[in-house]
Amino acid sequence: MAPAKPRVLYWFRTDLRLHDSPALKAALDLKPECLYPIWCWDPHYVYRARVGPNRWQYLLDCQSDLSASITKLNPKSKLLVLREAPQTVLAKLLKAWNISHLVFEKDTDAYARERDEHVISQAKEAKVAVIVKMGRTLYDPDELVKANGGKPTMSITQVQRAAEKLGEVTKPVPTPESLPNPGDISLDFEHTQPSPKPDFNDIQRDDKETSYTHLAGPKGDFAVPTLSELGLKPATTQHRGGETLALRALDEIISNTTYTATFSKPSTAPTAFDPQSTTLLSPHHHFGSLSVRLFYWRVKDILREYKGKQSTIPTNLVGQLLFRDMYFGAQAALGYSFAQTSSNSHCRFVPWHLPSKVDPSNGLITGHHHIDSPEAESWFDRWKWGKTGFPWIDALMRQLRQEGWIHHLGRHAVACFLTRGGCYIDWERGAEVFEEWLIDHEVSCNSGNWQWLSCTAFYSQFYRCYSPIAFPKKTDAKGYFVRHFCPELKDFPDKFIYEPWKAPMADQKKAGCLIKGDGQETEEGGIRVYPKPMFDFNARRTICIDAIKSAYRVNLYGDNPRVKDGTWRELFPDSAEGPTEGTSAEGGINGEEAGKKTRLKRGEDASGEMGLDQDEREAAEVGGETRGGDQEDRSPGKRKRKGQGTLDAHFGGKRAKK
DNA sequence: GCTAAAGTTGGGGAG
DNA sequence: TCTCCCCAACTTTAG
Repeated sequence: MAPAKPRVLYWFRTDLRLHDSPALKAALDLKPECLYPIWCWDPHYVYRARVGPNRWQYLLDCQSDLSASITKLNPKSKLLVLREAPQTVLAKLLKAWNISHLVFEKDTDAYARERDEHVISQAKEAKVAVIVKMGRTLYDPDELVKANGGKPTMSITQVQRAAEKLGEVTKPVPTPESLPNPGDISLDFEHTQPSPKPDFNDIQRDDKETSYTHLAGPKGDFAVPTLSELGLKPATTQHRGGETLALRALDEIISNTTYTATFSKPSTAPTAFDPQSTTLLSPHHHFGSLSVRLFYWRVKDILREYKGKQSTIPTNLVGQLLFRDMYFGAQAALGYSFAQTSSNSHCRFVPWHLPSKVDPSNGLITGHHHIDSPEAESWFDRWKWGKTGFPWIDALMRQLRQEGWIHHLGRHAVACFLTRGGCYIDWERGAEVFEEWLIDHEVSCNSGNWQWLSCTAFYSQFYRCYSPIAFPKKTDAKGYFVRHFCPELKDFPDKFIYEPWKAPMADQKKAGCLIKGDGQETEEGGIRVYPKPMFDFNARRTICIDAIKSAYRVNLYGDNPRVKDGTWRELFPDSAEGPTEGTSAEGGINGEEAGKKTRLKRGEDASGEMGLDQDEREAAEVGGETRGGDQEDRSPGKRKRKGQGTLDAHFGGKRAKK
């Protein structure tokens, strides 16, 4: 029988704050006799998501700060961290602590939905009421999708139109002034140990992972775990988490009314680092230590009063939040498939190098990839570790690894470089590195931005390509940013700072750094060494743009069966991964892929389609279900071939159906 | 169904 | 130094 007065289990997840928390307000509105503020130490994040020490530290900061704030409101209370999977521990807690209401903030991430559905059904079975409130985004992503005709939000105008239907963003709710006591916190049930395999974070660990040894921590006091319990090295970032710091940072930003009212993302400098040119509030939003609605309304208050010329959506601060909602809306509609190409109905298929391995049992990418080209694999490695030989790219990647944060346009630069504007490597490889290293990593925003930059969704102007030389020069002609993060180059002349390989040997020696090798050596004969560029950027840029053009022409999306069964190869002139002209002209292929290719080649012969020329085959296989009107435009006479000037604009214009 | 314009954030040269 | 315009060229949306 349910107790007369509510006994609430408040489950913190994406909302590590006390201010503007609709879920917490809903819990307190129940006027409960007790409230247990808990956090479940979810093995999904410990083992299955990629998380480096910097983001772990940020999470621990948020938890410690939240716990202290809870104790400030009620000395008998604090954040109770339970080291067990929510799927196993919550049902036991509901019973052990005689809970009547389970309350938490809504999370529309694919994994979270699955987890929460499981937990909700357990709670229902136990006759525990469940209250779920939205508080993570400006709009409930599900509502946004509904207002967008049930479709994923794929552009900012769609978001704005949908938002118009939903009305104004909810005003922040007040911070509670007191909190009820927790009840008895004894744990008289079995502790279920999570399965540590597979462990994607083993590469992060120096020591054994021990955070699950005791349900309430080694001292039995529900304490926030430590990095050493996780077996992790200390964090290297100076960026720290927690609601207290978040609110202070927000105050500082808002107090600069001109900055707030005229902020325009494209004109902020990606080379600024001390201080950075943008707000750096994203990690706070990620952990929920800062409410996006509070930020939104404080910005709106400034805009209402500001008399000078203001920046506008989408480049202003409000626009930045709308983009965040856009990505959440896209993910809410597409689920797991949003974070990958395979089975993603809105992501273009491009035959990148280093494609993901897909688990045939569930269609999800496995976190492992095919090495179709050893050269691309080495490019990827050099990109990740900041040794490409392009100082701008290397400095950014080193800042990312060291500090867990880089400017948004810096992310553009390295993402474009890895995918469509340099290496032609699968955006999923880059997204995995960002997932590992970013302190503000958000599945939806990360996946969405990588699709944007690789021109596979959201954005299609692939001929606009970031140059690793011209782009940083615009805001940092002297190369302060590069000199800071690539200190071996610190004494290079300004003229060569973004292309040091062009410096004469005399200049290299004078600067105390030689440009040679592929990044393996850091010094030679006592002189520092910085790598030679790993390719001719302009040549790669041309190859990539040409290849993307070709992929647009083929016009497959991730959910096309051809993407899954490998027959997409028949639609490309070269039948190969990467921007290749012939079957094995570039990079080389490993045995597995070579075998696949041979099989496909045989299949092609057997199908009799070899009698068709490329145009006819494309028309038959890709455009087969598009409107008949396209036939005319697609005629071989009118259609221009790759490398022969402009494309037939209509050909790729219609969506290839499954 | 068509055309024109817009689309968060390119590069390069002219004035 | 800053702004404007062109370059070459994609999809989507507005009218």
